[in-house]
This record gives sequence, C-alpha cells and structure tokens, in this order.
Amino acid sequence: MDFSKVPLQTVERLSRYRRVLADLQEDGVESVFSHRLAELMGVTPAQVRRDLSIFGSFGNVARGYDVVELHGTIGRLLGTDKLQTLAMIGLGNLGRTLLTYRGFQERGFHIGPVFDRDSEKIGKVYAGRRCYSIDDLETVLPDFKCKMAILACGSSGLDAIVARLADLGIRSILNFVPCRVIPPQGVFIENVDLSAKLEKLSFLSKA
Amino acid sequence: MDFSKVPLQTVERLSRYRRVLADLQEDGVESVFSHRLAELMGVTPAQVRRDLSIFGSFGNVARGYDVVELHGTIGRLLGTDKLQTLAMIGLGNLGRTLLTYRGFQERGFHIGPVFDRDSEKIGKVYAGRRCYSIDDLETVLPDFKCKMAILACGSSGLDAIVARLADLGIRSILNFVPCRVIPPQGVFIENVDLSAKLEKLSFLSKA
DNA sequence: CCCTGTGAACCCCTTCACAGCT
DNA sequence: AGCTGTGAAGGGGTTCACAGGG
Repeated sequence: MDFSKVPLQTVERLSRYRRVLADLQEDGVESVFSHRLAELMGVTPAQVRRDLSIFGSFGNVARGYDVVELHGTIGRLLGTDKLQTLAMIGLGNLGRTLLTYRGFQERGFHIGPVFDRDSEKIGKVYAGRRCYSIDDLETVLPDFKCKMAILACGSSGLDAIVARLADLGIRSILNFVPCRVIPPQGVFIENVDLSAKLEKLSFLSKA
Repeated sequence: MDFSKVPLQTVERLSRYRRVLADLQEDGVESVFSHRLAELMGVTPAQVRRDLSIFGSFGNVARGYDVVELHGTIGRLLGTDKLQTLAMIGLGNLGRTLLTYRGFQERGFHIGPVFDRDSEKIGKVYAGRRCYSIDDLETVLPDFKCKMAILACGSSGLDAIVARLADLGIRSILNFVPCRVIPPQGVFIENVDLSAKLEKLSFLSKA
C-alpha cells in the first residue's frame, strides 16, 4: 500500500463509508453494489469504485461488496479496529465537553491523560481522568503510549507545546485553537475552526 | 461580484486572512505585501494575490495592501461586519458548551433561541437563553430573524427539522450531527464530524 | 528594482465510458 | 443483461512566470 497516492479526500470519505457499512451490517444486509453505497453516501457510483479500488479489489461482479468484510477492511485501514488513547491539552469548557463526548468512544478513541496549566485544576479528576500539570508532560505522557493528541487550550506558547508533544512521539494532532500551528516534521495537524465555518456559511448564504 | 466563480477554498481562507489582518492591525502595521501575508497564512504569495484579486484590486505596487482597509473589506464580504443571530437545535453537552463559546461572540455571531424536545429543559434558561420546545419552532423562530442555525441534537427526525428550518428562512446550517443531511434547495450545510477527523489523522499517522 | 494582477500551465481529484467478467 | 475496475477525459484550484507600473 502506497500511502502517498491516496487522495486526501478519499481518506476523509473512508470514515463515512465505514459508518454507512456499519448501518447496513446492523440491518442484516450481506452485500451491496457501488450504486447503492453511493446513494447512501451522497456521491457517484464511480467515486465509490475509485475510492475502494485504491486499496484493492474488494468487489464481486455478481454480489457487489461484502458488507462485513469491507467494514472490517476499512477499519483496519483507518486503524480504528483497536482502541486508541489520546492525550488532551486544556481543560476549559471545550475540553471538559470532549471528555464526555460519546462519539469518540463509539469510534474507538479514548481520552487518557489531560494537562492544564491552571493549578486549580491540576490533581483533580474530571469525568474519570486526572488532570496533570503541563509541566509534567514529559514524565506522565510516556506511560500512556499516546500517538494522538487534542489541543483545546489557549493560544499562548502553543508552538512550544506542539514541539514537546512531537518529541514525545505524538504523530497527529486535532487542534481546536484558532491560530496557525506549523506542524513539526512528521506530525499531522487537523484544525477545527468553528467560527471560520460560520463565516464561510455567512458568505455563501449571501449569494 | 459573481459568487459562482469564487473557489470554495478561497472562501475558507477569507476568515483566516481576516484574523491575520486583525493581528497586524493590532500591532499597528499599516500595510503588508503579499509575501508577508502569505508567510503569516502558510500559503504561497501567488495564492494570496489570486484570492484577493477575485474580489477586486486592493493592492498597491509601492505599499502592498492596506491592512485596515482590507480587513474591513473582507469583513463585509463575509458578512461579519454586523452581528448575526443564530438559532440552535439541541441542548445536550455540546449545545450548552457552544452557548458559552467565546469564539462565536468575538466573530460577530450570537446564539439566540435554543430548541430541544426534552420537557425537562423547555422553559429553563441556559447561559441567558431560554429553551423552547422544538414544537414551537414556527411560532418562536420568526421573532429572531435568524438566517443561520446550529444542529447539535440527536439524529432522529433530522431531515424533518432541516425542512422546517428551511421553510422558516434559514439559509445555512452548521451541523454537528454525524449523519448525512440532504440540504434543501438554497440551503448550505457545513458538517463538523470530529470522529471523522480523528480517523483521518489515525490513517495519516500510519503512513 | 520589486511590487501587483493575471493568462497559461500544471496538478489533483472526479467523472466518463468501456473492457472484462459472470 | 449488469456488475467491477480502470484508462482517459474533464474540471476546479494552485502555481508559474511575466506584463505593467511606480
């Protein structure tokens, strides 16, 4: 598998395929044609076949795609077939909400250690997770074997924190802080900027 | 201005330009060249010039772009130069967090009426906003003159709610519910799927 | 010189259309 | 017949490279 020639947009669709397949599986559907899968996804059948063909030939001319098998395959591709533990930086409003967000658990993600700089929070337990001082990142984080982290903190000193996370083996980051963070070598960053989305909608609805 | 030939990705960058320009303005910078703006944005100078040239000729060969003027222009383009009131459906964990999210206020967005179907919540006040029954959407929503809405509810009956919102004049929707919603004619929907983002990161960090 | 604005080239992704198979 | 997988064409967005101008 050559990761370099997988379109980014295909990757983004993979999780939606998996969700659709999970629903089909629950309904007892054994196999599905690209046409039907496309309909459920809101894309073209050609798109479905192209996306899947990048990773191999999973389809059968007579029966289409095996639902259970394809669901499992995509799970393995995404790496969500086993539980992954995430670290989180920042325990404000947003951070505390994410701790109890069911969607993560359902998809095999679990927030483990959380870090903050506020001494009021350090040492306390939130939704079953102990809050550590950001100063103790280097001593605490390695125990949890996290490969991913969530940034839900303030913007000051963010680059330094990201650099430390990278040094500790964090490979990818979900960033809720609305400011540009330059990814260290080998680290992927996905930004979530809710205000930007609203501004986009505001622009589009003036058309 | 022909909206149809504005690349979607350019629209998404507009809010980032505005943020960068706001920072420059705060620092007392009067004008800026595409090269510097590109650096702050993390894009190429050609991209900056292309993006801005779509909306007009704002640059000056000798001095570059006027910071204050461009900041204002982009604000008007995005429609964030005046306060906009949003409606919100769903007052769970996420909904309550969004009510107190500072980022929205800072960018000129204000959540007005909130709706839920849980009779425990209806009539109560959360962060200064009264919670209405979703059954009263048609009688309550028109008073607020909302053009945008946020979906932070469960997935059941979502299409029906979206149709009702569209009938009441909602033009665009920020959707946190992880399921496909088919946009009614003339309505824009932006989906926020946090688990999908994590799955994407999970895939990428295996490369 | 070194800037902006922009036609043209380029690249990535999507869609078409069909060969190959059942 | 109707499906999958895939070369080839098409389209949207980015980058190149340069004309035009202070």
